Amino acid sequence: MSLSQAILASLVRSAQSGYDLAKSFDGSVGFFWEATHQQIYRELNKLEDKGAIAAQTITQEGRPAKKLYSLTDRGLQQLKDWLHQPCELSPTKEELLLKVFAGHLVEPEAIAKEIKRHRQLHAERLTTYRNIEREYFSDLQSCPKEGKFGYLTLLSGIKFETGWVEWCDEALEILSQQP
Amino acid sequence: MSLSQAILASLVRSAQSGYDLAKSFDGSVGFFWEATHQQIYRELNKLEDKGAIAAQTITQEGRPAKKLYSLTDRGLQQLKDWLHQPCELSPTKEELLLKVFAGHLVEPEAIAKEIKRHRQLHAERLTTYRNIEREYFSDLQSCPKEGKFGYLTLLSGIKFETGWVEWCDEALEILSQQP
DNA sequence: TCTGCCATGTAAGTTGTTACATGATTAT
DNA sequence: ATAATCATGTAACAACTTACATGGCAGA
Repeated sequence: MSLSQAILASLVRSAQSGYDLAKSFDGSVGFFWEATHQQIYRELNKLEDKGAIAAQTITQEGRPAKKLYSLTDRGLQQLKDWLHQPCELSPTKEELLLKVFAGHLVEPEAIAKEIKRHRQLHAERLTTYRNIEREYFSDLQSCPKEGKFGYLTLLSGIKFETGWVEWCDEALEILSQQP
Repeated sequence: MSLSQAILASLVRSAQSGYDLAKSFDGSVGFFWEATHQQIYRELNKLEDKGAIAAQTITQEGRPAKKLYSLTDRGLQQLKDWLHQPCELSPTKEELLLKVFAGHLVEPEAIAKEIKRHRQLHAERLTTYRNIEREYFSDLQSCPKEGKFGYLTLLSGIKFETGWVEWCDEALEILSQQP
């Protein structure tokens, strides 16, 4: 359900093709709402059927034609309505924690190895976020109102990746005590 | 896919019925892998077909009969194999962040209200986790190896709920600056 | 009497995943 | 040559959600 809202929210900023959206779901919106290109194409068709978005076919030289989607008034209204509705806490699904939970069944090194790998991955994401912060939000005051909201989502990303790295270190520390 | 592992991991600790599992997915495992009773019943059937678990029907007085499921050797081996495989970062889906991202489209109060609600919900979870910590993990040294792994998952819960509460406060602070 | 718990499931619909398919361009 | 990128999709399957269905017992 929220995939449609994620797409609408992306299209508010600029008109985009399915391909563009799939790309931008690798950054920005994608940091807190992931989706594959197949999901996006299917959802775009549905949104177009409902009249929330409209397509403009753009023929290009040396490249396949693309459909540039933009928000209709109806789509914008739908997005605003959704913003006024309360939402639940998002369901948690953390495979790593599931492994840790059952970790006593195997040698401690197996779990430690996996935690180290994840520490690395989270540290990389944190670096990505810090770079975005430096590039786009070094001067928060100068940002328009739109920027402030984007910054808040970035802040949460930084907080959670920092938390993950800390947790991995603590977990490795505790696991290393007495074998 | 991991739902099956979550069920197997639960059954390691004790034999349980579908109903029991649905309950225990409200606590412990459920804190990082949520599932409804419908998902669980279906998955139990699949796992039984594959021979990973075995059922024992228990007739009760004044209550419907229940099927007590327990791990087979095969199921235990399957779980151990899975523990040795690396896993990806879990995909993020945070509806609240999606709302914040598009928050510039509506009055700031609408978003602030929702952030406050979520602050409350996260604070409640944090209290739950702290209570579990006090009840079961006040003396970590006395815990068996199994307990240490459970404690690590609890630690992560505490860290992330603390992070959420902090983020909500920061976000509300930033949103309240200059309207 | 009504709510909630115990205990199990079915059915329909929506999402999400994985694999397949096409075809030109650009970089190595 | 080969791989990767641009750009679009279809199809089959797996997972998840929501609603419906049953029926007895315990407590307010």
